[in-house]
Amino acid sequence: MDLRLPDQTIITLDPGATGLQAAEAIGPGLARAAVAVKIDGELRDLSRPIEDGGDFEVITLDSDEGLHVLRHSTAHILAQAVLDLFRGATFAIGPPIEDGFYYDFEVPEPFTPEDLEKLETRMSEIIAADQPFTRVVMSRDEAIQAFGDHKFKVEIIESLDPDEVSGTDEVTAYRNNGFIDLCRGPHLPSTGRIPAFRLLRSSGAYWRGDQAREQLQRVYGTAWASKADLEAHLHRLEEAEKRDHRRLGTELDLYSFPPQLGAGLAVWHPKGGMLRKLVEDHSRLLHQRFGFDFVFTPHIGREELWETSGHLEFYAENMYPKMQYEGDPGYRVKPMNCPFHVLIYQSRQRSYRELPMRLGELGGVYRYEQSGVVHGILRARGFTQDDSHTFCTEGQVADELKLHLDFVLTWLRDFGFDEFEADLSTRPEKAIIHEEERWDVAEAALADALEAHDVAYRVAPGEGAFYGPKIDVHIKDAIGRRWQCSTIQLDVNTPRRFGLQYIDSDNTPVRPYMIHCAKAGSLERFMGILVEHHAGAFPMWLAPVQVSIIPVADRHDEYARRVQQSLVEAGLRVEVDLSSDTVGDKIRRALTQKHPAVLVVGDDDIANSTVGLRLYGEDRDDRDLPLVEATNRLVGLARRPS
RNA sequence: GCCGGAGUAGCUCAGUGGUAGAGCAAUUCACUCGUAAUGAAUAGGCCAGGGGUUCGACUCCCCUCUCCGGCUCCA
Repeated sequence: MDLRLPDQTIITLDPGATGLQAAEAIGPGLARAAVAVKIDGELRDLSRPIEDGGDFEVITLDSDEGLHVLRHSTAHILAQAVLDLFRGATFAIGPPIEDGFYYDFEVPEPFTPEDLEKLETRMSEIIAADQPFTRVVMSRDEAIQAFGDHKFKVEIIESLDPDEVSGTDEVTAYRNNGFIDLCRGPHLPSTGRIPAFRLLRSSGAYWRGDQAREQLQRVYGTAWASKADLEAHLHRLEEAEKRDHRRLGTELDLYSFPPQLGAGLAVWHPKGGMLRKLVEDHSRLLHQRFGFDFVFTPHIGREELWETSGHLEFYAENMYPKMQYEGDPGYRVKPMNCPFHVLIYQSRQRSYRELPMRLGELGGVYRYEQSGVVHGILRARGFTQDDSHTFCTEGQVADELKLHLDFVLTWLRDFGFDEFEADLSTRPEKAIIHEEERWDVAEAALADALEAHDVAYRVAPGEGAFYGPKIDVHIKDAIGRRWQCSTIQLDVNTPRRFGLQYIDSDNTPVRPYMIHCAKAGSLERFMGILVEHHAGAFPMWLAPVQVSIIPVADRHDEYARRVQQSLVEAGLRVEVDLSSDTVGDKIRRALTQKHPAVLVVGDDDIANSTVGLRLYGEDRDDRDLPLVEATNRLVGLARRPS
C-alpha cells in the first residue's frame, strides 16, 4: 500500500503495517516523537494496523492534534487515579479542552485541594509505570456489560448513534493495566509518554450540562509537551490574573463594587469616570459620523410595553420584577432600549422618505442575572448599552447591514482591536414567527454584509434571537482571548408586534424592518475588556491621566504647575505630584499607575524652559526637551484614532 | 439558581476557644532629592451581618449578604 506524506512523497509498506512502522519508515527520530498518526484526515493510534493507503501524517506533540491526544490520555489517567483512590466513585466524561482537559465524576464528597494533590501523585505513579494503552473493540451489548457498574457510561453507549460511530454496532474502549474507559481515541502509546501535567482545580458541573440532572465533580487539569511548556502555561495564567479588570480597577482607582449596592452593580470613581466619558464621547462621535441621531429614553416603562414587545414572554426571568403602587399600571426597569425607540418611531406617521431612520442611545439597562454569573463589570446587573435601532425598508436592509458592520468594525479598530471573527446565528426553533420568508431574506442579507466586509464567520444554526437572525462579532485581545462584543440583529418581529408602518411612495402602508445594533455591547463590559487587553496601560487618548509631572524638589513645584497649566491648555489631562517623596518614589508611583507620560522638572528645566520626558513602557528618558516640543509630541500621541 | 471555596485595617495577607498582627497605603515630623520604594513617629478593626453553643467566640454550629472558581446563562 502507498502512503502519501504531507510533502507529497510516497512511501510503500505492506498492508497491515502499523502507524508506528510507517513513522519508522520515514525516520527513527520522528517515530520516537510520534504520538498518533492521521490517515485521510482520521486520527489513529500508532499501534493500529493500516489496511489501505492514503494521505498519511505523523502526529507529534508539536501540533494541536498531538496535544489533544496527550490531554485526552492524561484525562484517562486522572479517571484511573480517581477510581483507584475513591471508593464508590464513578466517572462520566473527560474530554480535552483548550489548554487542558477535565473529567467529571460522581463521588460521595467533593474533591478538596488535598485530594487533587493525592490524585496528582497517583497519576505520576501511573505515568511512571508506563502502562500501554490498548484499543478494544466491542459490541454495544458487550460494552454495556463491561461498563455495567457505571451508569453514565451506559447512558453514553445507549445514546451513541451506531451509524455515526463506525457504521457498525461496535464501540471502542481503551484499556491500560486494569483500567478501561469508553473512548473513541486515539491515545498515546503508553502512559509514560506524558511529559508534564498539572491538576488545576475542581468544581461542580451537571451531567450533560443539565441542571435537572446529577451534580458531578469536575476536575480540571492541563498537560504539555514539556515541563517548560507547562511552566510557561502556568505563567500565562498568572499574567492573566494580573490583568484581571477587578484587580486593576482597584489598583488604578477606576471603579468598585460596594456590597451595600448588591451584586453586579458598580460605582465609577473619578478616573473610571473619565475613562467612561472618553468611551462615551467616542461612541457619540461615531454614531454621528455614521448617520445616527441620538435619543434619550427613561429607565422604566409600563409593564404593558414589555407585553407588546414580547420580552415578558421570552425574557421575564432576566427582568426585575414589577414596581407598582396601588391603582397604577405597574412599571418595569428596562432590560433593553428597543421598545422605547419603537415608541419614538411611532410618535407620528412615518413616510418612506424618512427611512432609514437610525436612532442611537447610550441606554442604561438592568438585567437580573443569576447570582452565580455576575463577574465584575464584564457581567453586571446594571450596564449601559451603546444601542441603536434602525428602521428601514426591505430594499434598504442589505445596505444598512453593511453600514452597521462598517460602524462596528471602525469602533473596534479604534480601540486597538483588529482580529475579528463573526458568528451568524440563524432562526431558532423557539422563534414563534409567522413571516418565515422574512427570516430567509434577513439571514441572506447578513451573510452578504459579512462577505462584503471580508470578515471570517461561521454559521451558528438556531442560535438567533427569537425575533431575528444576528451577527455577533468577536475580538481577540492581547493575550489571545476571544470576547464577544458587538452584535447586529435584524428584527422581523418587533415591527409586527407594535404594528409599525410607513407610507410608501404609492401611498400604501408598509411594515418596516428593524436593525438592533450594539457596538461595544455593554460599555462597562467593553471597558473591562479594554482594561484587561491593555493591562491597565491605556493608549494615551484613553488614559484618564495622560501626563504626570514630577518636580525634583519643592522649589520646582511652581514651575511644575506652570507646565501643567500649559499642557492643560493644549488639551491634555495632567497631574502634578506635589508630595515630598523622593524622585524615585514619585516615578515609581506614576509608573505603577500606568500614566502614559511622565515629565520630571528640576533646576535645569526652569533655567531653560525644558522638561525630562519618559513614556510608559520605554525604559529611558529624554532630558532637556524644550517644553514646546514636549507639548507637541504629547498632543500628537494623545490624538484619538479616527 | 446549583456545587465547592472564601470574607480579619484602604490594599495584600498572617493568626488563635481566653482582650487582634505584618507589609504597603494614610497622617505628622524631619529630609529637598534628576528617573521603579529616605527615615522616624502616629493613627487605623463590631475579625461581613444576624442568631446559637460556651464561663468565655474572630475562632465551633445555623441563617443571610458579598466575593472567588466552575456549571448554566449571556452583552
